[in-house]
Amino acid sequence: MTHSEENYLKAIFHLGKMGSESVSTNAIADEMDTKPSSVTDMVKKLSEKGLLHYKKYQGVQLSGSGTRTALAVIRKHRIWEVFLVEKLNFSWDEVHEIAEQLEHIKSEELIDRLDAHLGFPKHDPHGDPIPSRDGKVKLSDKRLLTEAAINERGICVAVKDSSPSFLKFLDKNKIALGDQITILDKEEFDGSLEIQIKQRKMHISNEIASNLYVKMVEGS
Amino acid sequence: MTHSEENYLKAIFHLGKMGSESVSTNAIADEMDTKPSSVTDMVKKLSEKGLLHYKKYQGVQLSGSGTRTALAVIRKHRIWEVFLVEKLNFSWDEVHEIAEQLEHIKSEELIDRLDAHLGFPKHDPHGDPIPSRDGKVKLSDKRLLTEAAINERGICVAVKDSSPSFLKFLDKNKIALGDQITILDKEEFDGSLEIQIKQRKMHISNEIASNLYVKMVEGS
DNA sequence: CATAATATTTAGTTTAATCTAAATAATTGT
DNA sequence: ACAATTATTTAGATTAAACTAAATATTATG
Repeated sequence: MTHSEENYLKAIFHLGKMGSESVSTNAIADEMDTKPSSVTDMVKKLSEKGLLHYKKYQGVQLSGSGTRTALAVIRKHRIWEVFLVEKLNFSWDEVHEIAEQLEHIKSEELIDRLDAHLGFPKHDPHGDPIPSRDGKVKLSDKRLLTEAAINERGICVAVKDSSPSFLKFLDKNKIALGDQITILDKEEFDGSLEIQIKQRKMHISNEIASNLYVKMVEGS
Repeated sequence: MTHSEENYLKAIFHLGKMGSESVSTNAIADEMDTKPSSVTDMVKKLSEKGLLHYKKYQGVQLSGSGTRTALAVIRKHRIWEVFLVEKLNFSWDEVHEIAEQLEHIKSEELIDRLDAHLGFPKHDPHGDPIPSRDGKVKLSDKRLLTEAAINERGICVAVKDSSPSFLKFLDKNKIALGDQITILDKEEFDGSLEIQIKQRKMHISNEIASNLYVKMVEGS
């Protein structure tokens, strides 16, 4: 399994999770910053290896083994991210790039020991769940902040966009995972929100709210 | 800089250190388990990049920047080995392979933080010195055990051969870095040695002794 | 529903890294 | 010193992963 093949599987997995339909070549090309013709080539190869199902002009779907492989790569990526933040004190906006490289290191033993060393973390620094060794991902009942109603309360548990610019924005505005947020008001016009977060009130745009996941608190 | 290029520089550096003459294409091919013709190709490319000096039929020598690059890779390799042993409890015979992959991860910041996390180790688990960030390697006055005279005492500081089979042999025979060894007798016939190591006496072959580095103790 | 727009594939090229086989240079031994 | 051996390079082929441009299929629109 080459780095490139692993990256394709990962991209297809991510695209596939939202709407379990088949994933188009163009979507993959977009996601991976490559050309559709390159995708066609690779997809044929992965199909021959039994990692995905492909019929001309009809997109692709990961097979069982393709899904397992993708999850194994994602597991490595997220565990390495935890390591970088917890042990080497990187900030959460710096780790993605490095983890993109580390996720391709080939050694089951290594990732298992690293996992143990970190105390078997359940989530990466951006709140994304870490798949188990046998490829299970616990799906949580988190919702986007934009879907919460006025007066509802929730704990911020993950970010949807984990680009450095968004993460730095959150740092600058002292919004972190684990913080409790209450929706005070919603603006019809632009979908922006008035929220209460840890003792202070603030106003956030719809754009921000639509990239923050919260887990609702009972009885709010 | 590709993985392959880095591996070539590393191999050439290692070959060059013993006798600072130019390194032959065949020697590189041997070291890297590849064909001489492949080496010729790569050597031309590295030469065009200014990483080494190459004249047809006359072997190669690393340039300044080639040497710096090789040392940077070796530094990464050795720091990762320390991490694997110290933090993840791998044994010293398991780490080379994994470090061969980790040494190619591109991030100055990563290796500096890892170095700090490990307390700025000076040697890897096999006793090899870790080059400094600016490419300096402290050369020590260690000698092979075969070069020590009867009644001399030394501390075992490094291994020459760090193949798993040799390292496992040492483990099995309870010989570790840091142990004090005294030469009790030398056998003329086969060069084998009678040694005293930490409370016990043992007999070791010339083959073993010629792969163990010791640092002599004053007044022995 | 026919055509325009879009998506996808095919064909042919490129680059990096390797290989084999053949050619050529260097070295060794008598 | 010359022939034989060995080392090295050259030439041409291969594989993986890209790309561009052209061809073809699908989808959307008037």
